[in-house]
Amino acid sequence: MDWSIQHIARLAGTTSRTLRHYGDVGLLQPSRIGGNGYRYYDEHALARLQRILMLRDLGLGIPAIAGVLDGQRDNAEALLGHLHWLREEKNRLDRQIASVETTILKMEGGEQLMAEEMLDGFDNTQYKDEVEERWGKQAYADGNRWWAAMTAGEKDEWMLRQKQLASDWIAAAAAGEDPTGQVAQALAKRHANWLGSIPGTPGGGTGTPAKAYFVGLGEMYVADDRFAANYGGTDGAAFVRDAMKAYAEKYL
Amino acid sequence: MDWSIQHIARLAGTTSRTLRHYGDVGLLQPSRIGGNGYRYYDEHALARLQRILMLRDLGLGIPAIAGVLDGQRDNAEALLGHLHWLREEKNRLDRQIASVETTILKMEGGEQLMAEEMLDGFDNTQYKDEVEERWGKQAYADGNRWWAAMTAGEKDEWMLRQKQLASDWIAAAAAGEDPTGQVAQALAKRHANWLGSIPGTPGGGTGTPAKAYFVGLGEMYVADDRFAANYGGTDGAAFVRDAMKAYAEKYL
DNA sequence: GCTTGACATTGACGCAACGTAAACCTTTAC
DNA sequence: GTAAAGGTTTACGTTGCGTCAATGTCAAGC
Repeated sequence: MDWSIQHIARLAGTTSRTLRHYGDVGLLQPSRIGGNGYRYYDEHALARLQRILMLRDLGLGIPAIAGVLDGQRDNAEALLGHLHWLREEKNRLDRQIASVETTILKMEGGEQLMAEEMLDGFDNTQYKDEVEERWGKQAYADGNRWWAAMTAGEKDEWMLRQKQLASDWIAAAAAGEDPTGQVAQALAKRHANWLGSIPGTPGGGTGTPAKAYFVGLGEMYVADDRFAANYGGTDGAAFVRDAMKAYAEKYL
Repeated sequence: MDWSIQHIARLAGTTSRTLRHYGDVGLLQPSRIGGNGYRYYDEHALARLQRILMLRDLGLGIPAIAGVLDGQRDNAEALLGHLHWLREEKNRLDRQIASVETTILKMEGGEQLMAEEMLDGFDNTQYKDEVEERWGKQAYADGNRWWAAMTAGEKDEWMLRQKQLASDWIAAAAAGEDPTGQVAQALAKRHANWLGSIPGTPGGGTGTPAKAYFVGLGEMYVADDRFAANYGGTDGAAFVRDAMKAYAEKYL
């Protein structure tokens, strides 16, 4: 009573290629080989295969699986050893995750990389046409001028502040706030105050930004993926835009 | 101003083979190649190399590193994507770890292997002298007698129950509980009730274990590494011992 | 000028566990 | 009879280098 390679593979949820591989490395031999070279597996082979796949799912390598199945090694010991290295791997990943997270934070915080990107969005003529089309020539010129006038340090600072505000915006959006509600309007006010305090920007230095500039900026947050990402994606950015627009209509 | 491949490798903390590999795959080209074919790297190449190694330490693959360094991809986006898969990998490991742990528990609970280990501790004369020296002749005799009287199935059950209780003990210890506090004392009570319910043990069958046996068992959890491991190491076992001792003093 | 030792070069194999053709034969179904 | 489905073996691709192997080059000492 035996079955073809394809049949056994489907039964066990694997592929015929894998079975042939296991045969090649001596992990699981067919119970019978036909005169035509076809491999056939019986129920014992199937049982062994199922144990193999179970151990494989636990993350054991082929030599380890062979060791366990052939009883050369103490089963519990092998698994405990494996568990040990699984834990080490996990620790390694934890450290890497922490490193990547802090790296991203540093970048966001202003250490050149992100600033370079921002520069792409403002300074580089690469997007000039696109920006002009979206927000008009004057807006582009204004946006570009004040950004270009800033020193690298100021740009970093600008990005940092942008990030700080962004986290509050994201929190408000996530909390299901109304863009025209108190919380969102308070944030819009802070945002406006900040922009208004930046010399060189339209309205900058007077304490309140130019209305068109403020509204246009909100639109840009949504339209430009690189900005939208800062505000938790398109939805978050749309929330910010709506709040900014409402604020501008009332107070600017 | 440039340096040999070996020199740069040492400066950056890698190997010349790696540098040649990076050259082959187009990740880092030497700044100059001598008439003899020797590779030379200048300060710019070194800077790039250092960024490469940093990204490598974050776990990025060569194509991803190239993408980031050549600015083809958004830096933050690339890192966020990488972060995503790091987290997935970690989740996968977590699941595997859990699977391996329960597999080991099952084996311990019913499939003889761990029982054999336990048997080492109790049944085998290998540790007889040591045990006698630690807990006295009578204690060893008692411990050995009831253990030896159990059937294999009972032994397995005992180990499983032991494991079940252990996880609660570990959790309590990890939570910073007081050994004499409510939580720990409740656990000690469960532990005592369980031991007291096992016929053949000192006090077993009466519902409450013998005081000396109970206290001695707690000591053993600490003294014997094989038991201590079950309770999260020496510290965890000491927590259990203290709780058991306090409970015995009050109620046994 | 020669030897020696350290350092360079370019291949090319090895690893883990199969996926994925390529080229070709068998069995099954219509 | 022929085509579809399934089988075979052979062998390359994957990831990031480690590790020979065979050989050329350079600075230093005799």
